[in-house]
This record gives sequence, C-alpha cells and structure tokens, in this order.
Amino acid sequence: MRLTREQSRAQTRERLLAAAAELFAERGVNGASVEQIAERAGYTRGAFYGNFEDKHQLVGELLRQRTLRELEEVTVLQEAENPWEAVREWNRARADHLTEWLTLRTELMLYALRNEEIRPQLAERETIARDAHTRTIERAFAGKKPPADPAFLALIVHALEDGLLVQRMLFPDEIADDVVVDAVELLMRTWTRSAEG
Amino acid sequence: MRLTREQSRAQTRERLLAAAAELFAERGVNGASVEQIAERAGYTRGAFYGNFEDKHQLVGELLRQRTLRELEEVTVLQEAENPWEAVREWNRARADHLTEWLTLRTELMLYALRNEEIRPQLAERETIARDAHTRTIERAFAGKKPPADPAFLALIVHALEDGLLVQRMLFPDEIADDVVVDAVELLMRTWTRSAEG
DNA sequence: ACTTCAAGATACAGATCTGTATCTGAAAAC
DNA sequence: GTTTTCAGATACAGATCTGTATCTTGAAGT
Repeated sequence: MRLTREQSRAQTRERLLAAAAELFAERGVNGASVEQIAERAGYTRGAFYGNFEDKHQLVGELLRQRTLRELEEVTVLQEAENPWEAVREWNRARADHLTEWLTLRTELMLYALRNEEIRPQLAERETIARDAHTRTIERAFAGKKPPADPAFLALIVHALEDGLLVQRMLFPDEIADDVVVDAVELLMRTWTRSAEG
Repeated sequence: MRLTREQSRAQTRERLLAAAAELFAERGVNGASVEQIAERAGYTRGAFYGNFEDKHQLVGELLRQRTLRELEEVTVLQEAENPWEAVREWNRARADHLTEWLTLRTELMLYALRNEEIRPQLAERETIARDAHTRTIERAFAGKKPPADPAFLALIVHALEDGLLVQRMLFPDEIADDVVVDAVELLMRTWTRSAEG
C-alpha cells in the first residue's frame, strides 16, 4: 500500500517513539543513544533529527503519549460494567510485559523528576488517577461512614497499587497477577466492615 | 592528622562511593561518567581505576553498602522501645533528603533489574523487609484472627510504604512526612477491628 | 512529463568517555 | 637516610555519541 507523504512521516515518528520506548526500558534513557533508537526503528540518525529536536524532546513526547494512554485506560476501566473484574483482566493482560512497561514508566518518572519543564505532566497523571480513586471510594461509602477522609483512602489505594506492581515486577514467580486487585478488595472490605461496626 | 596508607586508601574509596551516590541521584547511573565521579570526590580517574574495576563494579559495591545500611536501620527500628514512634521519627529525619535518597534507590533498583549478577541482592533486601513486617503483624494479631494470611498483609504494608514514599517524593508539599505511618496505623486499626467483630 | 520539495541517508567535525600504560611523590621498610 | 612500594596523577589511543551540513530519491504539484 502506498502511503501519502504525511502518513509516511507520521509512521516514521511513531516507529521512532516505539523503538525509543523499547530501548529506554532495556537500557535506560541515558543508556540509549540516538543512533541506537534510529537503528532499532529501521532508520538512520537523519530520520531522527528530521522528526525531533533531540533526545530530550523525544522523551517529552513519549511521556505525553504514555500519560494520555494511561488516562484513557483509567477512564475505560472506570466505565466498565464490572470495574473490579476489568482491572483484574487488565493486570492479567499486562503480566507478560509488566517489567518492560513498569521499567519504562519508572525511567520516565525519574527523567521527569529531573526536568522541571516536563514535571507537571507527571503530577497531572498522579492527580487524575488519585481523583478517580477518590470518586470510586466515595461511591462505595455512599451512606456509610468511611474510616478516614476518602481522599486519604484514595491515596492509600493508589500508592498500594503502585507498590504492588513493583513487587510483582521484582518477584514475578512469587506474586500472582491478581494480588493487586485482591489487596484492594481486602482493604475495601475491612474498611466497609469497620464502617458498619 | 596523618593517615596510614591503608586508611587513606579506604577514605578514597569511601569518598568515591559517596560522590557516585550523589551523581547517580542527580543524573542517573548512566548519566554520570567515571570522570565526573572522580572529580566530585576530589580525585582524577586514576584514583577511580585504582580502587574499582569499572563503574559496573562500583555500582555493585554501592548497592551492597546501601542494602546493608537499610537492613541495619530496619533492625534498629524494630528493636526500638516504641517502634511506631521510631518509624515516625525516621520519616521526619529523611524528609530533607527524601528525593535524593529515593531517586538513588530507584536508580539502583533499575540497575540491578538489568544485571542478573547483582539482582539477588535486591531480592534479599525485599525479602528481609517483608519478613520483618510479617513478624510484626503476627505479634500484633497474637490471639486474634487476622483478616488474611499475615504474609499477605505484610506484603500490603511493605508495598504501601514504598508507594507512599514515591508519592511523598512527587508531592513533597502536599503529603506530610507522617502519612506513611498514619496510613499503616489506619490499616492495622481497621484490620484488628474487623478481627474482633 | 517536468519541476519542486521534503524525508531520510550520508558525511563530517567536535566533544566526551573509557581503559590502559606510564610517571611521580610520599609513606613504609630497613 | 636510603630504598622500596604503592596511591593517585598524567598521558594516550580508541570508541562512541551528538548535531549539522549536504546529498539523494521518490512523492506532490502543475
């Protein structure tokens, strides 16, 4: 199939971003050279510098892209008919590429942490994720009295999810995919129980 | 004060390790060159290669050193007369350097994750920390019936602590130092309450 | 079809980094 | 006090990486 010039250019950009994501996960942002990225994508450095200012800008783009994707996923999961089962399914689906995915996420976090300009993007992602949890919790406690401020409970759930993903990455054999959901369900159960009592 | 040759050499090693820790936190392991490390420590590359094979070996040493320190701290905190208050104090003390400390920790984690040889060290640290939590929880539930396997509850507490530290690093103004302890206390409270009911 | 234009390849200059090999000066040994 | 030894500095060769400047080729426009 013949591609229009614009399409071809977009495809090149996309391939470069995908190759960069792979290499960043494998060797870290600083460990992957522009040359390696271009080569992995099937091009030379010329294509890279034609599409991005430099590696710094590409990292910014990648972070933007990944943040957007994650926010979309959050929305989809929340709007599912059975959110808990949806999250469970999500964890199972991510299982194969968990290390790659989480490593890249961590690399981007560290990078953003060191660069004032793109740091707000990081903050935005966290805030939205936490707000989503807050709403879910408020809904779950409609009527009942939660054991603490819903925003605080949401922070706990959010941090717990993140921490458990890391543990799952470090001990893939020992920790089941469902642990994340199981743990959150346990918390919600004990919280609602203590609310009734 | 005059130093013996052996002392001087040990001092040099120590300074190089400290300088490396600083730079790894600032720019990442791959972002810090051997030259920069030596310079920050007040030496030249000659001193570096006289004390370490290469950067790879130094990272291994650093990981070993930091792991040991953390394990010591865990022991000290556990054996304190009032562990909870001790942990609270620990969090306050770390507040100033939290970002530097946690960034380095994350960098070392990523590095170990990518190097099969030193990966066991990482696993050891996590295992010991989790075991310590398991014992604490078993003690807390002596007699009562916990809402789940103590090892599972320990995993939750451990992951939650890690996740909250990250959140505290990302939002230093928004999240208080005590949040980590407060959150764990909340969990323990609701768990024991649900155990009584 | 012929011209124009731009995506991507190639070539080049400069910077940086690594690792080794050699040198120097001060502590240790006698 | 002289000799030996070793920690750390200096010098060097090779590799790699970045960014720009120029070239080539195929799509777009007429």
